[in-house]
Amino acid sequence: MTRWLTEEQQVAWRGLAAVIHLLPNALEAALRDTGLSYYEYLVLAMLSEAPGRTLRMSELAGMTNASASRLSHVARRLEERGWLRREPCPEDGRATLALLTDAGHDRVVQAAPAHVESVQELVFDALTADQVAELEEICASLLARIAPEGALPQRLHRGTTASRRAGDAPA
Amino acid sequence: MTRWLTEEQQVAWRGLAAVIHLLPNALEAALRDTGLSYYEYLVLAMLSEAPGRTLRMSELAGMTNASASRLSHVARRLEERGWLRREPCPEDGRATLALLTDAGHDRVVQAAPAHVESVQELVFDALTADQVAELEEICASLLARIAPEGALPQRLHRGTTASRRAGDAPA
DNA sequence: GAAGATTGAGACTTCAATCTTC
DNA sequence: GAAGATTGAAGTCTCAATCTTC
Repeated sequence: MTRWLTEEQQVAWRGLAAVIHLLPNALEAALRDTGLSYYEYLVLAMLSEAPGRTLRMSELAGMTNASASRLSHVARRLEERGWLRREPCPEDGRATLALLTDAGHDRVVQAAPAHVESVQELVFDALTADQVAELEEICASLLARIAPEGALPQRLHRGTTASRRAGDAPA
Repeated sequence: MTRWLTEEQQVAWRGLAAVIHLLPNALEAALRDTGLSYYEYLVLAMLSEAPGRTLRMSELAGMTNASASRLSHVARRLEERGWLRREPCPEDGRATLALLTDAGHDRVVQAAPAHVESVQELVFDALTADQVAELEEICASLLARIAPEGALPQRLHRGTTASRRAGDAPA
């Protein structure tokens, strides 16, 4: 009793499938020169926005839609490169705090323009204002089904610490 | 002179970013029980639709938006499991033909319902008919920028060999 | 025992190098 | 030399197991 795709659905699905496959690649490619992967950039960017440039690992994992394991591996690599530090949380001995180092902050600030420009070129330059509004609603509807429960925490690239500093008032 | 994201763009972007990150995971999870990854399923499904259940490796790579290297590795694994065979192309000594075996065909037919149902649940059950139409146009616009050049070959899950057999007239 | 986090093994993808045929 | 394809190495992610603290 499978509900096969209609003609209309089929066209929409193959388009969406191609987008979710190709867009991540294109975003990675745009960050290539900065020496950061998209996920690494995301981690550093979230930290740059956080109060005290610090977040618990579990919070950071939730905000970036990643497993604790994935974040842990990435944090180790970022730590080795000197862009992130980890400390035990004073308030909860089980938790670990991730802190953005100055070098890490410099790195995000440096990488932000290239990333944001790629988002503009790859996504928004291709869409009308109406389409952007539609896309927003569509994504919200989709996420209601697939997001681990209201996990839409990312507030990237407008008014972020990194953005402000890089774009308006370089500290 | 970076074009930072507007408030509206920011909301749309964080939604889209979450979708392109989470949707692939959800699709993989839905296929978990079938013993196929999403990409493996795609490869076998494309072959099941092809005339003679055969395609050149280069064609198959293009249709699945993958590098030659990626496909080659996957083909080796699928071949080891007996679902795919490779033969030299008679017409061009450089090319290799990928053939779907009977066991491979059975596998796609078996996996198709679970996959299609997950697409229905994850995507179309969440959207109105209007939204589906909008999504279709939005994806087409986005792909015009990021697709390697009109690489929209996948015609999946309506009228495919695998689908027909599994849904209507089990062979 | 549950929550927070880390670790190592296994699997997959990318990248560069290589091989053969056109 | 270019096209089609494969290979091995390196990097990353997932999964299961583990450890510590609550």
